[in-house]
Amino acid sequence: MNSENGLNGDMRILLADDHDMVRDTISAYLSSEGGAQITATTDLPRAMKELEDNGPFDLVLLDYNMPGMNGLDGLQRALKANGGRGVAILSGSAPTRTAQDALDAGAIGFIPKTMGAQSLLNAVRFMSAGEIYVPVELMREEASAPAHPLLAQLSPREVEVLSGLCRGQSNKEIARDLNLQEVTIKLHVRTLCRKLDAKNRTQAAMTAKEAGLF
Amino acid sequence: MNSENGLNGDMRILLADDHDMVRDTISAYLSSEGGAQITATTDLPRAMKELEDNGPFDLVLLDYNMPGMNGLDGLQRALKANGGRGVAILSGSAPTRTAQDALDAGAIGFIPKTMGAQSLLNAVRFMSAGEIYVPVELMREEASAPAHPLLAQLSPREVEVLSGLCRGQSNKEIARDLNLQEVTIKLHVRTLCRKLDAKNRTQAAMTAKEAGLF
DNA sequence: ACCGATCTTATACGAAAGTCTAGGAGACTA
DNA sequence: TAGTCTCCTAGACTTTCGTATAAGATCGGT
Repeated sequence: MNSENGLNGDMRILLADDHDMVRDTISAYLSSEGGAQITATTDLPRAMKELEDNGPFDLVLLDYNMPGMNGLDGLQRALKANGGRGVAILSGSAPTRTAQDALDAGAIGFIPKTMGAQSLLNAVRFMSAGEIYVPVELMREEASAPAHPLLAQLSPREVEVLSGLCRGQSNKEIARDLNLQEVTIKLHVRTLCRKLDAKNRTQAAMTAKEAGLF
Repeated sequence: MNSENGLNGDMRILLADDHDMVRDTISAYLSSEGGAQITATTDLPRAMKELEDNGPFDLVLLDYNMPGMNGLDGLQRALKANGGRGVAILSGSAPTRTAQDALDAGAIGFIPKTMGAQSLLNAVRFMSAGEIYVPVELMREEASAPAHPLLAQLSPREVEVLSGLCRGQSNKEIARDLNLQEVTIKLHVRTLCRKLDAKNRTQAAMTAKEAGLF
């Protein structure tokens, strides 16, 4: 209820999202209802510049799908640039795994865009105060409904190979990238097709794509 | 600036979107800044019920990806139920083609979620007054930007073959389904790969998938 | 020390994919 | 009526994929 605990008012927040609508509405809501001071940018490079020029923010919100982000790479950079204060990930489609990865990478929170405005405000207050925030639905999902039980039972190598499949690489190319022999890749592709219930590499790649793995 | 022209105040708007954040922020903005009276629902069935119970709205906003919508089917139903008044489509990813289809199907507008909040308000005012609204970027995109003009320049056969690719079918299977020879399918796959800038069938299928074609 | 799981490599072969050249049917100019 | 264009079809050929079988290496756990 007061400014000295950082939970209300005087929150300095940096928001980066390439969707104008999302950016405008979130910043409007957070500033009017939450009394926060919002700086909004459209991509990671501009966000990084803001971080350099205008010092650390109480909280940085980064869209996961956004120019310059590529994966959690942008998160790492923003974390370094924000001097120990929190950086959270915004995501439209919310795969549980990505959330977990983001937290592992040091994110202070993971906000799916399916979250209500009021909940968002609460989450932002939490995170501005240094608390880690993840919506409970995501955590429940982890335990109960494995969004795609498939992924869980893939070995690390298989995931790497599957990644190659989704990029349309040939067995030879994948082998080169992973420093393996082509035959080995064939083996992995075969087991992947079994596990993903696919007839061939293309179907496996499509399944992975639909599961939102890549 | 007054209520009798329907451009300000007293706008009765029905908003249906399964994303809580989108729903909350849009309705908050439209009601506070635009002075509109918003009714918000989470899916098509509830929106239909609102239309039946609380008569026609000045404008109905429907999320394109939403429980009960399946494609433009929900649009048709909402149009019938709203007694001649406008129904517009909201969409997160905005493929130009979908916008065109929506307008052909009788939508009074097409709103990509990449639109800014102020633009949204203006668009809503337009549409509430009975004017058709489509963001200019979409119309320009039709002519210039290669977002995915790809599909447009595929022959009917090529689209059929691409569909098979996305289901992981072999050339032989596709040929059987289309009553063609396997060699012919190979030719189509080759030209498809050229047009989609893909190295092989898998990459072509992934590209099509990402474009949301299947 | 044993077992089982995972990852690795090898050889070999049939099936499918991908590339080439070449020709035919239809449509739209002129 | 020839010209040209796009779409479709065909046969022959090379490369890649998919499968089977076998076997060595590493690691963690009973």
